[in-house]
Amino acid sequence: MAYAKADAPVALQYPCERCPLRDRPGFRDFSEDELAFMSRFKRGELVAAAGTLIFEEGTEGAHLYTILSGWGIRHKQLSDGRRQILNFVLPGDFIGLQASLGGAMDHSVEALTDVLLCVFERDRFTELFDVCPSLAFDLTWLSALEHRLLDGNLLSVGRRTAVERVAYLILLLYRRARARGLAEDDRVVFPFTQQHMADALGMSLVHTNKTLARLRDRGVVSWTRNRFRIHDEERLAALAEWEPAEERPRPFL
Amino acid sequence: MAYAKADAPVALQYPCERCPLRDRPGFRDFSEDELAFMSRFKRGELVAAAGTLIFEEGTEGAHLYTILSGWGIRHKQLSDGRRQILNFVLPGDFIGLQASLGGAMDHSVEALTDVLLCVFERDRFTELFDVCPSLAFDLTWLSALEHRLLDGNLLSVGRRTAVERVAYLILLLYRRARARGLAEDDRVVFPFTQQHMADALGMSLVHTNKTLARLRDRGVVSWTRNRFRIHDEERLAALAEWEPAEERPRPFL
DNA sequence: CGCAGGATTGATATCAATCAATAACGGTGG
DNA sequence: CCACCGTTATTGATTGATATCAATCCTGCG
Repeated sequence: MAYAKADAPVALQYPCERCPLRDRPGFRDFSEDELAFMSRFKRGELVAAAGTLIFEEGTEGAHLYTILSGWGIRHKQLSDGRRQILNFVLPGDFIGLQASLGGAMDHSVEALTDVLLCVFERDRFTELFDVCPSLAFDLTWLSALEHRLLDGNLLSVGRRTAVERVAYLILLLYRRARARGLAEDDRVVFPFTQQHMADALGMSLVHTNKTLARLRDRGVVSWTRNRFRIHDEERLAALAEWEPAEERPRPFL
Repeated sequence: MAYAKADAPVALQYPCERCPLRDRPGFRDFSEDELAFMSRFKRGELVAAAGTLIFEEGTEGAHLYTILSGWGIRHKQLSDGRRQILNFVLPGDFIGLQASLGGAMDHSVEALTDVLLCVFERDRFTELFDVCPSLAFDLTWLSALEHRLLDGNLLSVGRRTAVERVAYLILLLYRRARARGLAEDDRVVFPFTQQHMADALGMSLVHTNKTLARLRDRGVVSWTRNRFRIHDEERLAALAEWEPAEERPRPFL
C-alpha cells in the first residue's frame, strides 16, 4: 500500500477565506475571529492519491486534516486480512482527532478518490482550545456527529438483516453526499466497489451483491458501475428504519 | 420501562474535592482552577435505580452526567425490539454529550446496577469551553476514547468470529473494570445477563451461551452467576487479537 | 417448597459464507 | 477500430455458522 506524502504539504492554494467548503451547501460560516485563527492554524494543503493511506493504523500521525474534496474510508484490520470499514469520509469531515491526543492511530484512513486535504499541525492542537473556544466547541460537535454515525453503523451490523443493512448504507451515503452537493437529484457516484460495501456492512462480497440485486429487482435502486440511482427513497428509509434527524448547518474546521 | 427521576437531583453528597472517583486508580487530578470550575458546574447528584433509563432514545436530555459508581449500557433499538448494545458505561464515563449539542438523543442509556450520577446543567455546557479550556480538552479526550471503543466493537461485530467476539468483550470489560478498581485479581463481577452480552455482540442468546461454554471448556474463563474469573488473560488477548494501547491517567469531568 | 428469571442443552431451520464459474466493463496497445 | 487483459460484477451450487425452537435445569428468593 502506497503512503500519502504527508510530510510535504504543498503551498496554500486556498486561503481560508476562499475555502472550497464554503461553496458547498450545509456548512456554517466563520466569524472574523475564527477565520483569523484558522488561517494561522492551517499549514497547507495535501493531495492524497486514490488508494493511498492518509493515516495508518499503529503509527502516529503528525498532522490533522479536514477533507476539502474526495472520498475516503476509515477502517481497521485483523491480522489475517479481515477488514471492517468503520465509516466513509466525505468533504468537511475532520480526521485525525485521535492522533491529536497522542499515541498511535487505532485505525487507518484510505483515500478512495484523490483527496484534497487541509493540513493542520498536531502540536498546535491545544491552542485551539485556549484561543478559540467556539471552534473547540465545533470540533466536539463534529466528533459527536461522527459518534452518531458509528452508533448507527453498529446497530446495522449487529442487528439489521442483510437487506436492511444495505438499504441503510445506501441511504446514508446518498444523503450524506447530497448534503454536501455531491448528488444530482436521485443520482450519486459512489467511488468504491461492492467489496468496500461488504467490508462496511460486515458481509461477504457475494452476499452483498445478491442483496443489492434484490433491491434492484424491487425497483428501489439501480446502478451501472459506480453510478447509483435512488428510485424510491421512501422505501429505502422504511427498510432501513431511518430515524429522521433535523439538519442543521454543519460546522467545520 | 421506569424512568430515572432526572428532574430532582438530590443535594450534594460529594463536593468535588471529595469526588469518589478520586479514590479510584487511573484518574488524573484537577488543578485548583479546574476544581473551582467543576464545583460551580456541578449541580448535584442523582441515583438511577437498576433497570431505569438515564437517557431515552428520541427524547431530549436536560442534563449531562458523569458516572460516579455503577454500571450501565448505551443501546439503540429497532421497532420490532431488536436491540444493539453500543457500549458499556462505567465509573468515570461522561454521558450525554450528544444531548449537550441539542436535538434528541439517538440512543438510550440504562442503569444495570444502581448508578450514582454527577449531574451537570446542559445549558451551561458552552461555558466549559469559554472558561476552562483544559477541561474542554479533557472532554474531547474522553470522547475520543469512547470513539475508539466503538471502533473496536464495530470491528468485533462486523468481522470477528463468535469465539473471538466473546473473548474480546470479556477481556475489554475485565480490563476496563480493573482499571477502575472494580476487579480483584482475576475476578470481576459483571452485573448483567448473557442476554446483555448477546445484544452487545450482535449474536443470539443461545449462541452466546454456547460460545461462552467453549471458552469455559478450554479453561480460559469460568463463572458462576455474575462472577467471572479470568484464568488465561493471554489466551483471551490472543483470541481477541487485542491491540495493546498504553495506559495513561484518564481525565474525567 | 414453589416460583421466576436466567442458564444450559439438543434438534432443526435459515441465513450468509464459501466455492466456482462466467460475464461485463474499462483501459491498453496494436 | 479491435483484440486482449485485469478488475469488478453476477450467478448458481454447496457448505457452514448462527438463529430459532423447545425443553430442562439451576439458583436465589419469597
